[in-house]
Amino acid sequence: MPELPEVECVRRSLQAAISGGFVAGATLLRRDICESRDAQGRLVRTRAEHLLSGSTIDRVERLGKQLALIAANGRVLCVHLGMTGQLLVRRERSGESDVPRDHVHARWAIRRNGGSGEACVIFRDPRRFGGLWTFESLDQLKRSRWRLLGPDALTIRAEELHEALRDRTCSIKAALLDQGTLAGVGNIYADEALFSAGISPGMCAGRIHAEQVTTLASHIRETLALAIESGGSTLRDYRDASGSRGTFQHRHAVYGRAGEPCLRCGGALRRATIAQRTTVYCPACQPRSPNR
DNA sequence: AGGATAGCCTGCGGGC
DNA sequence: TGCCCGCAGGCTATCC
Repeated sequence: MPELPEVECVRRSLQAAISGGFVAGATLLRRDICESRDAQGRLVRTRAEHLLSGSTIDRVERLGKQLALIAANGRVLCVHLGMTGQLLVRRERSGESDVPRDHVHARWAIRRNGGSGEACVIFRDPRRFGGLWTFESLDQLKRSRWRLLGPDALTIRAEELHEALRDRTCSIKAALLDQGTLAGVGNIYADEALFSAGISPGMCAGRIHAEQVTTLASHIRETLALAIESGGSTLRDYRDASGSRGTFQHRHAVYGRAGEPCLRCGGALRRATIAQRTTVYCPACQPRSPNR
């Protein structure tokens, strides 16, 4: 469920907590959630230094729903949270009872300020749709894994979206969920942005008029930015690195509101399955053929 | 080649 | 109360 806004909130809270920190140790508790490659791209057994042990954390970057922890020595750890993944930071020897102990797959000890404050970062993911990928450099990540992603949805420009949708024969909802088209949008924000833009989720992606694509691009950016401001959407599992919940779920116009009145016209919101995903929309405000 | 589909995995809520 | 089933969904592999 973490989509772009939630991942961005994790990025910010994680960066604030660990940038400049020295990774004193790293432990992988489940080997099958992590993939490591050498400089030639060959699969190798993950060692502690792949997980940045012995490195200093420089910064945390994001593309779409994926994070990259970047070390000062150039090494990179890519983290995907999948459906239920969490990166949680807690201070050592503080009451840590609020941090679940089950489904923890990796753990890091971080020292900041010359050893005065030690923090613990954990990666937990009950459903294990997420994972870790290690790289020798940011360039290697960008040339391999991130090459498969489209432009980041938070800053998507109208021309980029138009280019990505041109000639596509699938529905606009399917296209928005395709990370190779646009990186960062999942089921929640696809429905929210399409409602906001007044576009039917079942519309053929390649047949949307240019000015509607422009409208959609701006509504995608706006919806995601608003969600980030609200700390993301917490339906059940999502927390940022400091353990905080988001509040954007209270502002969903359509997601999870099937059968309830449309906030714009008052008609009943409809539920359908589009692109194998539960989709909620307003048939009146999101007409199949645009009113004009 | 692009689009549709199955499967991965766990937790929870509804129904009986 | 307890069990079972369906559903949630990002992404990859596989098929069409």
